[in-house]
Amino acid sequence: MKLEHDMESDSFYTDQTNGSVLRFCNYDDVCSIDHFHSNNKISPVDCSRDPYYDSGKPLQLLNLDAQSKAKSEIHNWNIEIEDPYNKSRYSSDEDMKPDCNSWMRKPIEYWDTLETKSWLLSSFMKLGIHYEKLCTVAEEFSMPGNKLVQLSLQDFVNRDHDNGGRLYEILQEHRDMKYHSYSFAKFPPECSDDETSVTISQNYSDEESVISTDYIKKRQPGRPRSLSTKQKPVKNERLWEYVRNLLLNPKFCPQWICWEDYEKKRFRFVKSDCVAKMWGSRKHNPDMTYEKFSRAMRYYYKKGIFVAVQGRRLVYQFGPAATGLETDDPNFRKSQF
DNA sequence: CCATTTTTTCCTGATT
DNA sequence: GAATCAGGAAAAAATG
Repeated sequence: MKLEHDMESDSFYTDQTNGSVLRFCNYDDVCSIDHFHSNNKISPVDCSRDPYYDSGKPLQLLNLDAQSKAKSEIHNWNIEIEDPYNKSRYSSDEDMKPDCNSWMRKPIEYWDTLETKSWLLSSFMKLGIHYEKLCTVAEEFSMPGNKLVQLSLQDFVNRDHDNGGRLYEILQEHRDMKYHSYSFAKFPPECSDDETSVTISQNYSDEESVISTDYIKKRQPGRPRSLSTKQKPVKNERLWEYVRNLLLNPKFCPQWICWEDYEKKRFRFVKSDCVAKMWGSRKHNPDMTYEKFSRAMRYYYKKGIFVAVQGRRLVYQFGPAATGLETDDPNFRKSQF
C-alpha cells in the first residue's frame, strides 16, 4: 500500500486497486477515513473517534520532521500492507464500502491478518510514528489476531525495539475495552458461547454502550471538523487500582502479578518491570521504571491502601482502605479447566 | 484560577 | 555489585 501525504490538508492518500482513493485524516479528535473515486468523493466510509483518545492526549498527525515539512515534500512510502478493500472479500455493493476499522469492533482473537495490519496502521498513527518505521515492522506483525494475542511483551519488544512495548499496551487496551468506543456485545453472533467474548461484553457493555453509538455515525462530506460535543473523559485508574485490576485480570495474573495469600490480600510482582512499563505506557511515560513505580506504591502505606511486608522482595499487601478485591478464583486456578 | 491529592523524579542509605 | 526497599524533598500532573 502506497501512502502519499498531502501537506495542504494534512491527509494521507492511498490508491486502491480498483482506482479509487482512500484518505486517512486526523483532525483534532477525529480519525477519519474517506473514500474517493477519480477525485470525487463517493462516500464517507467511517468516522470514528479514536478509541484511545480518552486515554491521553489527542491524536497527533504523523510525526513528520520539521525539515520535510518545510520542504513540503510529498512522501511516498511503500508499505507492505495488502489492500484491505479487496473486492473479493465482500459479497455485495453495500459491503464493498471500505471498513478500515473493522478490527475495532471485534475481539483480537477474531482479527484476520488484514485487520491486524489495520490495527497496526492505526496504532502507528496514534503514536505518531513515522511511516518509514511501519515499513520495517509491518511484516513482523503479519499474523491473524489469534496469533497476535499470544505474543508476549517480550515478543513485541523483539519485533520492534522502539515501540513494541507501547504497541503491546495498545493491544491490551483493546482487549480490556477500557477506552473503547464500541462494545463487543454482539460479537461474534455465531460464537456467543465463547468465553472471552462473553466475559468482555458482560464486563464492559453496560458502561460502554451509553457512549458507543455516537461514534459510529456517518458525517458530512469534506474534511471533518472538530466535534463540538466532547465526550467526558474516562476517569483514570489510580495506581493502586491498576495493580488491583491486574490481579483480577487473567491476562496478567498470575503471569505478571500473583496472589501470595489471597486471604491476607498479599500479592507479589512476578514481572515487576513489565508491570511498571505498562503503567508508564498508560500514562504515556516511557521513562517509568519499577524503581519509581514502587516509590508510588510506598506512598500508599500511609493511606492504608497497602501495608508493607517485611523482608519479602516484590511482595506487598493490600490494606483496609483498598476495595474491590473480591474474587472467587484468585490466580485463576479454576478457570484453567 | 486555586487548593489538594496523586504521581513522578531524584536521592541517600539500608538490606537482601 | 545488582535489585530492592524506605522515605525525604521537590516538582509535575491530575483532580475537584
